[in-house]
Amino acid sequence: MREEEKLKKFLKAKGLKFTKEREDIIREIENTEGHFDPDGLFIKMKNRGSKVSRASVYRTINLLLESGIIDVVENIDRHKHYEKVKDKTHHDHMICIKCGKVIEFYSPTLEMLQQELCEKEGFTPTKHSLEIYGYCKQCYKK
Amino acid sequence: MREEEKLKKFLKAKGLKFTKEREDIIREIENTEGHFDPDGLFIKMKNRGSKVSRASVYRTINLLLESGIIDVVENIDRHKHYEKVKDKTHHDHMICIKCGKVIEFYSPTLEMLQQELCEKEGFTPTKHSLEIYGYCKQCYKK
DNA sequence: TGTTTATTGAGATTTAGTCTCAATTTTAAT
DNA sequence: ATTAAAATTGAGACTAAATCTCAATAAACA
Ligand SMILES: [Mn+2]
Ligand SMILES: [Mn+2]
Ligand SMILES: [Zn+2]
Ligand SMILES: [Zn+2]
Repeated sequence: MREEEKLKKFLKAKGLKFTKEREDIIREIENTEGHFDPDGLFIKMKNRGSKVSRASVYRTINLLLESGIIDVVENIDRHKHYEKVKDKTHHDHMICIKCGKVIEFYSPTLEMLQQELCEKEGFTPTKHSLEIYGYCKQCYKK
Repeated sequence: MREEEKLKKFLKAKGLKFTKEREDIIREIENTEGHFDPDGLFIKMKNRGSKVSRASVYRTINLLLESGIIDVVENIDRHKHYEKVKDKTHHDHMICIKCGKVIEFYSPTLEMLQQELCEKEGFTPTKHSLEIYGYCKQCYKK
């Protein structure tokens, strides 16, 4: 299902409205590859002529987050970065502290191991975030 | 080695000075158990009569971070929380999204697995942060 | 179509964190 | 102990992300 459909469904279930602005924003996000941040999204939309407000961008991003359509990736500088959850399987990140490059990876073994560790603690996980910081191949050479 | 000694060493190596204020702050942190945030620390010190400034608290926390004496734990609300690295081995966190309880855990298998995954990507890790969100035993029952 | 209720934008507000700069303190060398 | 050089301090200004306010507007649905 497209993100737009998911959002409509989510809004309806909560008695909220699918507005022109929310449509505009979800479509922009659908056309965005990789990671993004709210203000960057807002600027991009503004530049291509959208009249949507910064407040609405922030508000809509919070709805998308709540509905599981997007997810927080990391905190850079002092603001959050997001990515679409999409049909992507869940994955984690390696982040180069030199050039900022992000490597996405997924390991079933790692996921299973986490599940086991949670069981041992009587903890019921709903989601997790693993970020490994270090140097990518290129940056390590130098 | 005590945190204060580590800080002195770190400062000396960088040609920086061990001031009364830094001493005051590192001692407050030495006497703090668990997680803490800069402003909370500042208020606590102020209340017990310290004349240290908010700016110095933030500045010193950045030095402690750089020297590896403390580490970022998580972002709550919109500000960072830290903890002492101390003689504790490295560990990760399970965080209850209901009551806020934090379970610390360490798994050598998990650490090793991460190392392997990094090698596969040609990535040289320096540190990582794994946070598992979900419900603790008590909160899950309800 | 009309009524209800949620949403919008503009700008104010909040807040974590950083920056500025003159005055002060530390440090190491005399 | 004096001194000079360099780092640090505190007060408050500043920055920037994110949220809030509220009157005007638009969506939803009968
Ligand atoms: Mn990603
Ligand atoms: Mn901890
Ligand atoms: Zn790199
Ligand atoms: Zn709990």
